Amino acid sequence: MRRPYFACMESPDRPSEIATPYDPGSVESKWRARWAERGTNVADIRNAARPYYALMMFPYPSAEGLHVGNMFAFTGNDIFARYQRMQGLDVFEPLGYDAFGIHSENYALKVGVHPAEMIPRNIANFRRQLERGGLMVDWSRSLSTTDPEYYRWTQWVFLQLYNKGLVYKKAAAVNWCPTDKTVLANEQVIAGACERCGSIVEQRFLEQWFFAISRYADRLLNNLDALDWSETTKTAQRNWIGKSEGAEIWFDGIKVFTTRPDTIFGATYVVLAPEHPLVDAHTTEQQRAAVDEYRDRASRRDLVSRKTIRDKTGVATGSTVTNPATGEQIPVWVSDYVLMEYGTGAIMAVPAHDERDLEFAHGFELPVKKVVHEDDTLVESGEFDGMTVHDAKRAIIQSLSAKGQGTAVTNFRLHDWCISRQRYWGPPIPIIYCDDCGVVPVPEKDLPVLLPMIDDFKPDDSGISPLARHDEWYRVACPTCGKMGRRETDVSDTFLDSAWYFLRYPNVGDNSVAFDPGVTKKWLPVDSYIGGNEHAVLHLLYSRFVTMVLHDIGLIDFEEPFTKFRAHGLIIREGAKMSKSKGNVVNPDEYIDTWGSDAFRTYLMFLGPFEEGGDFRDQGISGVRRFLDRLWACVRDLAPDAPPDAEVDRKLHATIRKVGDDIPRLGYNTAIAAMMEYMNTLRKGDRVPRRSEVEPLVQLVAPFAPHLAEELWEQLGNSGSVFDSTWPVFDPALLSTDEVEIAVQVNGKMRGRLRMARDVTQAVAASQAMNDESIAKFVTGAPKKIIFVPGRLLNIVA
RNA sequence: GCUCGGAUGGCGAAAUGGGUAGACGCGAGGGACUUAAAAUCCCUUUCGGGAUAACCGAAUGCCGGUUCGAGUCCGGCUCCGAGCACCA
Repeated sequence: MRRPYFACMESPDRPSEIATPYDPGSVESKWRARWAERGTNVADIRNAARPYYALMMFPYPSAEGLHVGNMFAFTGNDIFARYQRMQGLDVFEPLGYDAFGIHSENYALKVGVHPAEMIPRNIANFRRQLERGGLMVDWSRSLSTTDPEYYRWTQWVFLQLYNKGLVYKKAAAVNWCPTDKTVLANEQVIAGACERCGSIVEQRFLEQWFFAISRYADRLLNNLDALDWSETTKTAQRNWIGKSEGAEIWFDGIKVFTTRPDTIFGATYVVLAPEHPLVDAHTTEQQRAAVDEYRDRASRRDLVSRKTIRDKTGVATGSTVTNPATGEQIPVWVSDYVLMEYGTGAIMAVPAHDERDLEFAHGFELPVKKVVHEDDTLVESGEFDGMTVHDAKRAIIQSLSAKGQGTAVTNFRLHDWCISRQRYWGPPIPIIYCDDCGVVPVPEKDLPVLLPMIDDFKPDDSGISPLARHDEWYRVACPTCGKMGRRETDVSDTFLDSAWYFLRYPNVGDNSVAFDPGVTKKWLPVDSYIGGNEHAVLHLLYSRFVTMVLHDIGLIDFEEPFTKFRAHGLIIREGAKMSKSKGNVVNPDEYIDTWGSDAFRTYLMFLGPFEEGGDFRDQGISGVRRFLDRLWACVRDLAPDAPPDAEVDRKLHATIRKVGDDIPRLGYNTAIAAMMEYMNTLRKGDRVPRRSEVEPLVQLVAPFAPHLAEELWEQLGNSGSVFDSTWPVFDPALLSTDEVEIAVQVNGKMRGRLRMARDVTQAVAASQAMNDESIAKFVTGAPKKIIFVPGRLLNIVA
């Protein structure tokens, strides 16, 4: 890496003095201290006149420290927030920590430090790094999800949903590692094996708590249309919710779901999922052994390999059912290519018109019957022959439902949200089991249910959550009858922590409520939310769901939490993805030490479009630093003020417009380019800029390089913070010139450029072009047609 | 396999209600300053032909189309990235 230079040239105006070079280290620590001391970044939650909530997704405080990707995202949000402040808004920019979860727990187990000890240390390091980043964060309202004063309200949110009847318990399949004796998340299963010990993962059924998010599927889908969100994010949510319209049809006692009722005449067999409750009833004695063996094998397969290894296996039950359309008897099979968790866990197989069914039919020599023509009309379908697929769907459903054999049904891919974790490092689920009263929610006055400080938080052979091993915590009096009961020993998913945190930020410090109605009305919904597209689905969907429920309960008056959401891109380095194993991770501390926080921030934003990300190339940062050096030198070496230079003034106003257009649409890279261009104009040749030319530039730069801007703003003789100054305004009158350059084409090819009056007519422009030999020589005959775009272009078609 | 992005100089990238392709920055080359070097400042820099000039030609992943005019719109491909994965 190159070292920064330290310019020690003499000022042309003051040859006897040694000019002061820009030293980011001292400027930045000075202003960070000032901001802290003056409370510059603290929002007036109660009295703000024009509240603006600029939120960014909070980080997981890892032991490795802040990732440059975090810095990139936070800086992008910070620039937008600072810009809004300079528009006169009262901006609230909070930041906290998402510190519960399996990540911390596994890491703590690995290094042998208790998470309760490790997390505060990581947070302190994060805070130090974040502060160096010069973010306009209101640190007086930070939070950590691990703080009892926070998770007390996470538990409270659980209870609100519980009371609303949206929480239920059921047995669900989970990945089970027989060696570690623990449940694994899907992402912890790699090619069917446990990522830590390598043993083959199995499937187990365990009692789990669920949130009934699928009841909100339609609303979650429909509301998307009205949201000002990145289109890619909305699409991801739509796909995830996965609405599909079809029918449920009875094949004797078996109910199947299909989106293609029109193909029912081609249904040559029925398939049940191995877990389907009717498998036993439909299995003949001859087939029982084979079916049991198959089901047993399927149950031992882990969820991931079952979903990735796609060889079609299966076994016949030996029985048949009636196809309600044809009246024929068709065989019933069992196969794990049918999933119990989608639809009814049973399908009618139409091998002629479904690839998966076809593959299975080929493997087991089952009949294939074609019922739809290439032109999308039905054949071999009795009275429905000749109908289009579209019409037949409705007609067949109607006919079946008249006979009580089917009904139109809408299915969603979205499944209910499993929030149970058989782990230690999370908020305990506030439920008590009593032999007499059954399941009893912990009364709100008894919250929080504190996570006890225990040393043996490692899962053991029992397969039960570690908390169950601690009798003094586990045994508790029933809140209803007072008899000794037992606590729920599962903790909740971290996605619950983050599904409501935006409601808490403005209320941090108020321990009497989760969120105060007045404060919430003033600040929410969030005006602008910025985060990664990796959370496009789960986090954003869960947050929307929780918000909708709280709205339905009457606790808040809006049902969508984020008015505007923009997904930022990803940073790569020298064309490659950054990873610890490749050793190419950018450490923000290192770059800030060498180049300064302002240069680092500005460079991150200069890499490429914020919403697309960029390629971090070590050499590139010098260009941005040079720009800041020049800005410093401009203020230091100001020429005596004089009337504005017309050319420079015009450029200044064009720059104010460009930067003001670009920042709100997150076009930071082009905003920086425009300021650099202006700088080149300012210093063209040996030009020494004047105060009136430089001062507005200091304001434009402020969101990007806040410390430097504050320092220069002060050096220019201003008292308050540059962020309390008013964003410069451009004069549109200055932006249009009397003369413009008009592109001249012959037959669509560029042949020259002519300077002409802005309002020149087509006739004048054409004759002037024809008088120019270098253009006229390409015009071979009499012009057939002339295209004229006033003020821009002339095209002579010969 | 499906969904969503993307492909422009040596490199990161600009420019999309169709209208001067390559702004800005990096790198490279040259010059000024200096005893010298570094730093700084200035100039050049898409490619090819041509004498380093004038000038001419080509060019936004590939093939075709619409248009006076296409990086931008339409159709068909190729490649790269991300996410989801038997969703009936």
